[in-house]
Amino acid sequence: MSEELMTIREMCAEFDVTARTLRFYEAKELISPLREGQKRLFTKRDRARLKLILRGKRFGFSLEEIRQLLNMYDLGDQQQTQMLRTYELAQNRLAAMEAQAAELAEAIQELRDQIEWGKTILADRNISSE
Amino acid sequence: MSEELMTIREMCAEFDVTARTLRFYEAKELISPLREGQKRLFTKRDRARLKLILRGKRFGFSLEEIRQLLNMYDLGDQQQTQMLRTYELAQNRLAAMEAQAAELAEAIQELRDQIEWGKTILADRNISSE
DNA sequence: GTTAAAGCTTACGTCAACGTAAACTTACGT
DNA sequence: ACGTAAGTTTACGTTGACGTAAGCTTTAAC
Repeated sequence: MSEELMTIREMCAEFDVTARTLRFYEAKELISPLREGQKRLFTKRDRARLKLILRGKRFGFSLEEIRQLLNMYDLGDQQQTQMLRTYELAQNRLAAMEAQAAELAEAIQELRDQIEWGKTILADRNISSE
Repeated sequence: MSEELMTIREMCAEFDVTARTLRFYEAKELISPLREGQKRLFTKRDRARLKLILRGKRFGFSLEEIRQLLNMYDLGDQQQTQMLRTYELAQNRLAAMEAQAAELAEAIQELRDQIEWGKTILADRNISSE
């Protein structure tokens, strides 16, 4: 592990993904490792992006959606027009995520109630069987 | 709309899904409409379950996962063994959902910061261009 | 010098969750 | 009587996100 650049195997170990997955993400332009001849060398930037990709996936975003989110993280070196567009996109995405979070919270509460109800029934049965 | 039983078209309209989807869910044993000859008639129970199915999908659960969650909602008429198993399943699912909610909250905060940062840059540019 | 490990490309396979088309069968309105 | 609208089954097609296998090169180790 040369601190800065990592081989594909090292990446696989660190992030628990297959080499196929990394090549696939490169083909989809989600990451862009350097080349030493044929071989891929993954930079710090690639690792940061991969982290975000995997998190995005856990949230149920498609790779295409994630690609757009990733662009949003590249704000620094953009033109103003592009920034405004990106900013707008971020707003929408944020609203969607907040909505999802709210709904998720609600469902969690319902599930909690359901479990509590199950508990009650179990308790009743235990009492009545003594 | 006979209040109690609904045709497939009525279901499609009410839940904004296709007939194919409803038949597909029946094949997967997520819903089980009555039959009047060949034709399906959807009950209140089917509608309640479909609601949960669609919500589950929004959370990114697979249909198989949703099927298990649905069984959880059928606690009432189960044996104790089955209930314990189901209860356990509910606990796991709840933990997973809470973890997801936490992670989501974190991501939302990061996104918010990112947007704030973008705003700052925009503001700076506006000032420096005057 | 050659074998093994790690890498590469190309390309077909797979699985979930439906879409879509074909070829019927009632049920209803005129 | 007849079209047409709503329903059905059967079955092949599609998209996203990779898995998997074949065949070739490069580097490290013995």
